[in-house]
Amino acid sequence: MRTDKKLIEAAAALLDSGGESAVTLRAVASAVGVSHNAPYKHFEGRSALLAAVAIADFTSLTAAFTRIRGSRSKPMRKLKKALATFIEYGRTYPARYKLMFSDPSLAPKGDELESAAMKTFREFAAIVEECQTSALFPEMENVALTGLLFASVHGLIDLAAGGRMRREKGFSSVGESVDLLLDLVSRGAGKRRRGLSFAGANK
Amino acid sequence: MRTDKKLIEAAAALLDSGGESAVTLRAVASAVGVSHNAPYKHFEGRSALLAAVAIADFTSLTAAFTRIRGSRSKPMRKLKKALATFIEYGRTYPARYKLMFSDPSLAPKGDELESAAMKTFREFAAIVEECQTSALFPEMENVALTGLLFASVHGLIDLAAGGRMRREKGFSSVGESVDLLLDLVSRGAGKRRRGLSFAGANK
DNA sequence: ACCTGAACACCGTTCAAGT
DNA sequence: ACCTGAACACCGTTCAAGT
Repeated sequence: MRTDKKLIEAAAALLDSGGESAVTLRAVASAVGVSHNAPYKHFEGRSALLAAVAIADFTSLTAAFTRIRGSRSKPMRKLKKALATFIEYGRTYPARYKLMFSDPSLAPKGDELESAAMKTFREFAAIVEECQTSALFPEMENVALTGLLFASVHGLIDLAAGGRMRREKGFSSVGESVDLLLDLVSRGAGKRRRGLSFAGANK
Repeated sequence: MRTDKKLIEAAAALLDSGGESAVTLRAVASAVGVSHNAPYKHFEGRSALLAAVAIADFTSLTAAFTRIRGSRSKPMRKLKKALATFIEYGRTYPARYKLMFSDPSLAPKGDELESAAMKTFREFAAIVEECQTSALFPEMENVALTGLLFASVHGLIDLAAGGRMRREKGFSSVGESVDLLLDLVSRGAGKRRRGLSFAGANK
């Protein structure tokens, strides 16, 4: 396996096991079995390596969304499946999730990261559009509704990842809050549509 | 002025000017004019100092919400004022905002931070409750609706702070997205209520 | 009580040198 | 092309010592 791939995987593993602060170039290099500055031969620096991890994860998230969109399920079920995938990813890999969606130092990292993130967003937008076309969701600019949904779910995942979710704050779980959100959004549509709780979308 | 207060203010200033990574204990100490480890006489360590900054900001945010709630405005106007304050804070002090709501290393920082955050949340919840009582918002568990609103707005602010807001992603601005959200939530209420766009709530 | 200075074990990054 | 080892300028944190 190529060294650069190995570095990316080692960085991802360190993110999962110890959070972002555990990802030192020296630890990554040592995990791969090269000298402490060999990573500089493959990446511009620590931040570029982290960006590469984020790009790889955006790519696989996009693939998951594409698979869901191509399935035979109904639009709302596709959306719930996509959101369940998204939430599960944030819950399982909080450090990588934060890297992708919430790390300010990674934002100005240029074209490749930006375009990988955009592909993920567009795939999600296409699923939302199917819900709108089926009149399950309000008729409004698709990109505005998608952006709001995406940001809301991100907020729920991010607060959960940061340990800000407490029962006293009204979050019994991210999934239930998303259910509530989808219900509220659906009420704005002409045709009402109930059933299929979010909690069951993944079973 | 007491040294501990000075340290907190210096840390906040460094957060504003250079982000979290700029807040080194040595830089903070130097800004205050003490030796590089004098901070340890006032705080357990870097993380405790950052927590103190967050606590101070939660306290002033709570005060702002309390002021708004006590004003003579109508419920929906109060909510929009509170949200405008919240958004403006996130936009002006992104690093401090992220510290409060999105830093995983600060979450397990114990009672004082937690209770300061809870007071802020409860004040916000009380404003949401006024909207529900006035039938502007759906009848449902206040804490669930508040949690969802709070998380959604947080997601919008956080994505904006992280540079993930692009016109192509459907966010023309945080304020407009919040307007859309409030509109969607209001549609779930028995009584419909239009007018008072968010953009104008602050003027 | 509060502070200082030296010291330790880390970092990211650079650079000259090796194969 | 790819890697290594030494070096530099930082960190957070600890500790003994000063007032």
